Amino acid sequence: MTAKDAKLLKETKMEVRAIFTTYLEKNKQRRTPERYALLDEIYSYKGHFDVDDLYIKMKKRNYRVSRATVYNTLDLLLDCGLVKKHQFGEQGSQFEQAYGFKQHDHLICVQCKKVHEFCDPRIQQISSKMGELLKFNVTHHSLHLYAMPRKDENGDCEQCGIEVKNEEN
Amino acid sequence: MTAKDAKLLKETKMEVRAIFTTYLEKNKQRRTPERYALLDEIYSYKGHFDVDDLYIKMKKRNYRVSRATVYNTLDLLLDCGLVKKHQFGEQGSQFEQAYGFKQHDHLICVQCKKVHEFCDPRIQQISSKMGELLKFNVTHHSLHLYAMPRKDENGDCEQCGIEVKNEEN
DNA sequence: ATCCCTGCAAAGGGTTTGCAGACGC
DNA sequence: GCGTCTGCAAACCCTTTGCAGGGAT
Repeated sequence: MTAKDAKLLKETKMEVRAIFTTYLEKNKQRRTPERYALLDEIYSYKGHFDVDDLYIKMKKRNYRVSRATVYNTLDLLLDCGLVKKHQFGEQGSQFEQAYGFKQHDHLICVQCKKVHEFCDPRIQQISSKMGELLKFNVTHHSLHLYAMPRKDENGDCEQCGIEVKNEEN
Repeated sequence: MTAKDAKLLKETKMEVRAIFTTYLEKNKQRRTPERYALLDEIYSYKGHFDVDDLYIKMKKRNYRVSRATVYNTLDLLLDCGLVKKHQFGEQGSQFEQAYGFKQHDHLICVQCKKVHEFCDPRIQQISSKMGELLKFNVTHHSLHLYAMPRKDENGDCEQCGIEVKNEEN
C-alpha cells in the first residue's frame, strides 16, 4: 500500500466512525469499544467477508469479541448503511463495506465460487420501471450472474486455473 | 379449474414425467414411486413452495415420504431443470416449477414478503454483455427487487392491506 | 447507579448424513 | 440377489437467544 492509499484509508475510517457515532447517538445505542473495533476491522480490508472471517480476524488481532457481538454489530452497521449484506451461494451471508462504494452487482464463478463485480445502469432502469408497473417503490435489489469461466489454451479456467468441466446437457 | 385447464395440466404432468424418466435412466438413477409422486405433487400447484410445504402436502395426500427423500428428489429435479430454486429472504429455499415457464424475475414486498413476478428482456442483455466483459459464460441469474408497497387512500398497502410504515431515515 | 451490552453456551431452524431395512433393477 | 433409495434420527452449520456479569451513560 502506498502512503497515499494509507492516508485515504485513514480518512475513510474516520468518516465511517463519525457516521456510526451519529447513528448510535440518534438511536440511543451505546458506543462500545467492541463496536468501533469491528467497524475498524471491516474497513481495513476490501472484498467480501462472512461472520466467521471477521471473528477470526479480530482474534488474530488479539481483540476478543464474541460471535454474538459480531452479529449484533453487523446488524447495526447494516441498519446505518455502512455495510451491505449478500447471500451468494447456499450457505452463510457475506458482507462488504458500503461507504464510498458505488452501486454494483455480482457475477459468481460456478466453478471456484469467486465473486466478481460489475456495474450496469440498465439495472436501475429496470428497477424503476418494474416498480412503476407493479406499484411498488423499489428500495434495493440484488442481481447475481452465475457463470462458467472460459477455458484458456490448456482447458483451464482463465481466472482460477482449475480445469473447466464441460457442461453435460 | 376448467376442463381445458385440467387437460392441459394432465398433459404437462405427462411431459414432465417423461423428461424425468429420461433423466433418471440417463443418469442411472432408480425410478422410485416416491420420486414420481413428488414430481406430480409439485406440478399440481402453481407458485412457490418450500421443502416443508411439499412435505406437508404429501402427508395430506396420505403419501408418506421422508424429508430426506424430498431433498434428494428436489436435487434431481433441479439437476434436470424441472424445478427452479430461489433464496429470497433470510431463511429456507423456495422452489417452483420450471417446465413450460418463461424466464422471469422476482419483486419481493419488504412488508408482507409476497413475491411478484416480472419479465424484462434487458436482463438477458446485461447477462451476455457482462459475461463477455468478464470472460465468462453466464448460465443463469437471479434478480430480486425488494420494494415497499405504495399506500392506498387509507395509508395501507395496496397489495396486502397492512398499514404501510414510513421509512425512517 | 442504571440497565444495556458483552461473552458464553445452549437452543433453534433448515439441511445433510449415517445406518438398517426395503425395493428397483 | 445386488446395490441404492428410503425413512428415521442424529449431526451439522449458521444464527439467535438467555443469562449473569461488566461497562457506558
